[in-house]
Amino acid sequence: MKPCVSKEGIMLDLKRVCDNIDAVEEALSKRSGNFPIKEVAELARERKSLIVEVEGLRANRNKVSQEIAQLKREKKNADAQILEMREEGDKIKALDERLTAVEGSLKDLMYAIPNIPNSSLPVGADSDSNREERKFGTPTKFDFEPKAHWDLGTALKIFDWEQAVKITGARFTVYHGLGAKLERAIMNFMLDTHAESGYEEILPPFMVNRDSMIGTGQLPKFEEDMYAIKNTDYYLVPTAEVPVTNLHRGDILDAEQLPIKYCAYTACFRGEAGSAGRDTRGLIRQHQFNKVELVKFAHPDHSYEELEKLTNDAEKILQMLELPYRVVTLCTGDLGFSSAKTYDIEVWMPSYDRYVEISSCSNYEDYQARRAQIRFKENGKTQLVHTLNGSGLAIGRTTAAVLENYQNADGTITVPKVLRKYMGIDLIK
RNA sequence: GGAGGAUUGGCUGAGUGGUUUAAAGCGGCGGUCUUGAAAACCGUUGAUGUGAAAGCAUCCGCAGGUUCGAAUCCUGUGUCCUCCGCCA
Repeated sequence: MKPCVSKEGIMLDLKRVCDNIDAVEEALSKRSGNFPIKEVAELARERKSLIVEVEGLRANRNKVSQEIAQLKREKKNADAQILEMREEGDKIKALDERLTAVEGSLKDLMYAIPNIPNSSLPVGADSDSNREERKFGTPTKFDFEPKAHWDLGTALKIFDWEQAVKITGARFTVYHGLGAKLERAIMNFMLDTHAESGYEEILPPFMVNRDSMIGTGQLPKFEEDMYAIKNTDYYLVPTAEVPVTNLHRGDILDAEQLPIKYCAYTACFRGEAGSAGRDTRGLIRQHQFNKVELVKFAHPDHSYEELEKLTNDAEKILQMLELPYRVVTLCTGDLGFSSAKTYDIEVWMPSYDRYVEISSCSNYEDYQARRAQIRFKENGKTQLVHTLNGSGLAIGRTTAAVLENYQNADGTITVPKVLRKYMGIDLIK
């Protein structure tokens, strides 16, 4: 039996879009790009009328089928009814096909519409309009000419990019010795710290199926940035957000369980399409990098408090590492596709002579939850959860920041206090 | 990778074409009784779409197909179990 109504989530709430076309258009106009709101409303109308028509026919068919069954039991002739239903069946089939087509188009359009930005965001076209919220520490001062982490790392023989090119290609890194150990130390430090803050540690698969990628919004829109595994339905994860958020895809949770807090390490794989020529040196922009991610499932009434807490939990890592950073609120034009509000945490990077993004903490509100059908039940009522996530933090960039901010005049690196128990030494030389 | 078996509601589990509009039990929720609780008894018990509502429609792993009518028949596919092979 063909399902008459698509069960898969769409991005925005269809009713909300149709009932408030102007308001939704107005809110989305602050993002860059144009979105087919009016077309969506038009298709939604057609969908409804088709549903009403086909369901009426179905109800009649069910009724007549019962009559046929009754006649058959009484050994009476039902040829007239069967003939009538044969025609009605063809009608239903034709309407079903149209409905499937309309819902397919509708879904395609909805997948192309991003989340509505929270009204508290600064309005602007690009990162110049982002709003600085707070700063920690001050840019590191040196009484010598500081080196970039790629030069420090090469001299210390802890990174080897030539080997990486040989065995794989550009934008990969081979870590050696204390470099590998430093990366691992930072990872463990982050996971241990988040576990103490109440996040359950998850170690998920690094490959996920297509449904998961659609659930969190990577597909179908950003296919070219993702690595697909040949001859399978699997993709390399671009972030732990994908497997961890999808842990609860299709679930109906209890309100008492919320908020659910997870932290997870994964390697992250990104095509970085369109980034040719940018950040080509060092650890900043790689096709594979390590990251610890924080993920929350929250009650809609509390998701913005949870966003503040999640951001603070990510900041805590930089505070403990004593690395200077600042927090900015992304403006409407710089906001990610699925997000309603995002704080970027930017660490001071001497080689760039500016702050560089090291974490992105977002509240998706019910946008991912609708696509992935993640709900909770409260007082007998079922509603969508809010999903949040943030890097806590990008490990490679943290390694780079530690090297650059903790470098000494002789090219050695002082190990940050909190990492010494993980490294077993206090100086990398 | 090969062979065989399984897949039904929160759980167990009946159901092989038409009062199954999914039996029964367990669990959950509400009530009776009780000083309170337990037991017993009675009632209730999911999701999605559509509609002002009543209601109607859809959902028996998923996707197609056959039929007037499909949990039930056919095809493909996912997952689990058993055995064989391979493997860290």
